Amino acid sequence: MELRQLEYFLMVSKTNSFTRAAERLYVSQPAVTNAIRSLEEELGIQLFDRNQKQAILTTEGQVFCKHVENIMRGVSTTIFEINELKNLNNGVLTLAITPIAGTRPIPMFLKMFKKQYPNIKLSFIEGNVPEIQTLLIEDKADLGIVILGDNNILLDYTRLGSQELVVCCSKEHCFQRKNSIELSELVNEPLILLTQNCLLRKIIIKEFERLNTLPQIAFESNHIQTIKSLVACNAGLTILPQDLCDTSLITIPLNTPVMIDIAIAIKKNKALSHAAQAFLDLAKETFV
Amino acid sequence: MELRQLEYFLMVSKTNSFTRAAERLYVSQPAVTNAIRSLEEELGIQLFDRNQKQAILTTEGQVFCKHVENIMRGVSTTIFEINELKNLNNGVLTLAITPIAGTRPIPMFLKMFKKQYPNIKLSFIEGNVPEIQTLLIEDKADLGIVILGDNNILLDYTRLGSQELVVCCSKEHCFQRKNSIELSELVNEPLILLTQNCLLRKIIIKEFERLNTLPQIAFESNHIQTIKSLVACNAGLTILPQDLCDTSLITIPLNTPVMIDIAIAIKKNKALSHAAQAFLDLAKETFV
DNA sequence: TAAAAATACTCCATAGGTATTTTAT
DNA sequence: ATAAAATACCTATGGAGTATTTTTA
Repeated sequence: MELRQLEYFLMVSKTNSFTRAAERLYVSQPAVTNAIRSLEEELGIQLFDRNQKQAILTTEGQVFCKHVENIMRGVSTTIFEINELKNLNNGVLTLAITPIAGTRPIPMFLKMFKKQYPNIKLSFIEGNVPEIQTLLIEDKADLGIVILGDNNILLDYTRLGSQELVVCCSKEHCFQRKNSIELSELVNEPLILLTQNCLLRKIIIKEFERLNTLPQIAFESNHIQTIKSLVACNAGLTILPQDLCDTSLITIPLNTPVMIDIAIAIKKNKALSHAAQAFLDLAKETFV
Repeated sequence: MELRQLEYFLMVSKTNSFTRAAERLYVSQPAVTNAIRSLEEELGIQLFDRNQKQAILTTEGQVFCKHVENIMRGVSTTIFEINELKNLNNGVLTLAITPIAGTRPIPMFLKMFKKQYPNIKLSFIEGNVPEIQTLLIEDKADLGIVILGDNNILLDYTRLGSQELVVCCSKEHCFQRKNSIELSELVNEPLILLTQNCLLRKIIIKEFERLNTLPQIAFESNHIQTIKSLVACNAGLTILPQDLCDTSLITIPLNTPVMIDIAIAIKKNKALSHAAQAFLDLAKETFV
């Protein structure tokens, strides 16, 4: 059984004529005859009564016809859906995003993408960078938005831009008047950082290690908001990307700035869906 | 797009391997590769990520897969249904039957057929012989059970058997003691017959014409039961097939018997469904 | 006689095979 | 080095065409 035969069959049943079906299908009449005959042989039933004047469905042909209409409807909707995907008129794009990377340009970019491709649904998964990398490798997400620095060999990274890390303290803290600060000045200050395996924490620790010191970690949390609240009530200091700080905190730039790089991560050799490709293209265009 | 390609596609998506799919499909690996490649080209999307170790569906391949599963399910049920028809495990057989032909052997035969083919649904249309012939010609019924005598050139007839026509009168009628009767004795009696275009009426009229007479028709009706009731209350006589008479009436055989032939009528050149063929075969076997 | 379907045949596109190469682990 | 997929090339099946015959209304 072939789709071609089913197509011919439906046309014959619609026109009640092999000759007219052939005309409408732009093939020769014997081609239609052959297709129907081989179909009848394969099924072991006669599909049409050939009465010289017209070919009409047998009782069993009518039963078959109902099924074939269903199959061909399925084929049509399949092709339609695939074209919709290609034309970016639908589809789901799963983004794994780390809150640390959610600095202002990113939400703005997502808004821009949504405006340009309103029919692509964006689905978000939040997590820290290692979690996101695992999601990408396991094909649980199409694209990840991460901080560079702990790159996985199975992933490709497209750098979008940088963010400066700044020291945050409460409005009551003695540092509040400072216009800038040295990292070394923080060594004896209680710090509030992200938990162990978060990349931002690793980056910060590494900066301290470069000075052959280690910071004092007073608290740790997975949640940016928790950290900011703790800082606000003067439980310690933290270091965050510039854009994540709000007016509830005092932000002090470092004398020797430390930058983090935001990037899109994709599994290597993964065929991107049209939606994912469109996302990547627009990101490159926007952030170059 | 071809069913073969879809079949290969599903097998690759199931095994996550072109090679293993080829093995399971009993074709060579390049055959699978070609089928998938041409499918991808035609659709304009990549269906699988080939990672050397395994071929896994892309996001768009997953969307396609859902549709293909639906299509192939449709194909399977189609083939299943057709085989059920062939194995006489389902199907509807539409019988056009004239009540006049419904003499005892016919219901008994229908019961036998139902016992042998319990999964074939019998659908009945009642009508007089000309109506049935029209139904058959217009493909509104598969088979007709009719009286022979007014044969239509577009139909084929298979004679099943005969029934003797007998005179019926009420228990109060003066003929009630007769053991037999001549048709000519009925000439001055009021007759109750079927309406104009019913074949049984024509046959009876023809018998009278053979004696160069015409009967007196007191009443006419389409319904056997009405006629019998009228006869029972002594409104006149009628002539019916032996088996249609019941104990409420006196039946008197004719001296020179008149027979009607019961037959199955089928449209000429019509391809019979397996169910119809089975019906015809059993009928021939039973009534020979 | 005319119109429709079936048949006979020819041609070529392509599915599928074998052998081999490429590729990524 | 290995295993999987891609490629190259060959063969043959069968789909489609043209021309013709058969069929029945």
